[in-house]
Amino acid sequence: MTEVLVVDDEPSMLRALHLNLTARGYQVITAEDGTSALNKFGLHEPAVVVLDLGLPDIDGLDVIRAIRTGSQVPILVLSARVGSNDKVAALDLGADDYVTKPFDMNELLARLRAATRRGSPGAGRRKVVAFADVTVDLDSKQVLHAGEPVHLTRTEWHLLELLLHNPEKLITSRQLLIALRGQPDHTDPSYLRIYMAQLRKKLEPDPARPKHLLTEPGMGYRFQP
Amino acid sequence: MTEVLVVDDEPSMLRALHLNLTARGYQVITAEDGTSALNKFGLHEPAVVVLDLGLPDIDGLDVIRAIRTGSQVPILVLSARVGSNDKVAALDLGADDYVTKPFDMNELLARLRAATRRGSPGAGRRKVVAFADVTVDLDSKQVLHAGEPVHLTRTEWHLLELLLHNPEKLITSRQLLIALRGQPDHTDPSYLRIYMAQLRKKLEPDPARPKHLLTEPGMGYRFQP
DNA sequence: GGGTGCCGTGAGGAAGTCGTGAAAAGCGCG
DNA sequence: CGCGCTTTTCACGACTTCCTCACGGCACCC
Repeated sequence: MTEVLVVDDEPSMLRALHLNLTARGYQVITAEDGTSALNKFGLHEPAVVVLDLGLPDIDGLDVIRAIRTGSQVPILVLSARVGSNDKVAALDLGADDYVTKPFDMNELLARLRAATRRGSPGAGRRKVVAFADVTVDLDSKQVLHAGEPVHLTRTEWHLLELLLHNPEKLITSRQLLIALRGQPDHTDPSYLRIYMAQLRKKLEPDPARPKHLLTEPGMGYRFQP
Repeated sequence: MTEVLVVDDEPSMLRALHLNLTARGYQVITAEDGTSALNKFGLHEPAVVVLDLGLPDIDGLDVIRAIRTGSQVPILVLSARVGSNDKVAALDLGADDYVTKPFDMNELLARLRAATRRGSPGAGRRKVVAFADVTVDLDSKQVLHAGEPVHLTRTEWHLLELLLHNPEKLITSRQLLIALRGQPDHTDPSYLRIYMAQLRKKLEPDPARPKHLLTEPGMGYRFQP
């Protein structure tokens, strides 16, 4: 759980950021002026700071200076000032990034990820899906069944990946065929069944009665975690 | 003296950046396409990369991927694309910053300083990887096998480095080829196999039955410590 | 009950991939 | 210019994977 300190004097902006950040799993601490920002920074030691420059009490640049005297925490500056002088000043004082308002929320979140990623290099992203006694590491492409590594062929992996990326969603045979072979039509309808059987044989405890790699008759397939 | 690799296909932009960067005391290496960019990156190991996304040969995002599989060097992306999708993609692939053209040169320089500032503190640590009776010093580029120093050619070393930087992770042949040669060259699929064979011959106790430099048929290769 | 789809499974040949030896093409250097 | 080292290409068995076909089972409908 990553703690992020958000400093902005506009309540609406604060709310919007709070909403989006908590939705992404961040733990959000808010402050509306420089004084409380520095206080809360000292108390919580957040992993990253999002800082608006236009604060009522202290100049935002001074806030950066104050934080940087005692910490290397990533600072992402948010500002309505578009002039390059402000940007240069903020960045040279130790800010890690500078985003001008109005901004795209997705971009801000991406920049936030980039900033935090640098702070904790060991905690790289790792997408792991687990169900029953199977563990699938989508990043390193490794599959463990009952603790033993399982070898999947390219097509088997491709198919499993598609299913795992859309848990509980039904994927039509047509979609799967397009993804696997690029040909939507005129293919042997048993093609998919062979690979589903392979996957079930390798991953399901009882391949005859699958509980996670499900068939939707007449429609397609579905992965149930 | 900080080395910076500047990649852009427009000669005028390249000139402008070269001028401003050398004036600030940087040592500038330039490249006009993805292939030579990756080549020069491997040769010079710059302290920071300025990368335009719109390259003639390879997609800029693939260049980021290739660099990131083997290095944590700061990457500052330069692009004419203003959509947030491109920004998010580039940043999540490992880029450190994203600047849209046209840009203010002073701001770019400030962002460059911010990016290099972060990169420097971690540069001192010594990374050594050991497995079986092999010891690899990633800093001094020395390899010891059963206590005896082993000589690796540039390509062999590059390949080993890529694998060792991503332990247990599967790296696709495509990724490796882009990193080694700059192109996902499909003309000669045996290229990689020769170098894997060389590495195994030099490092594996039993080259015929590799236990650390593993092949994932149809997918790529994996380093198992 | 028989017909009709659709699904699961086994088998086997075609096609592709891997590892290896060997040889041509570059490349740096004296 | 020749020499050694490296990179790159080619060729060939051994092996794996892909894909098609054929057959049996189950559910549903007429």
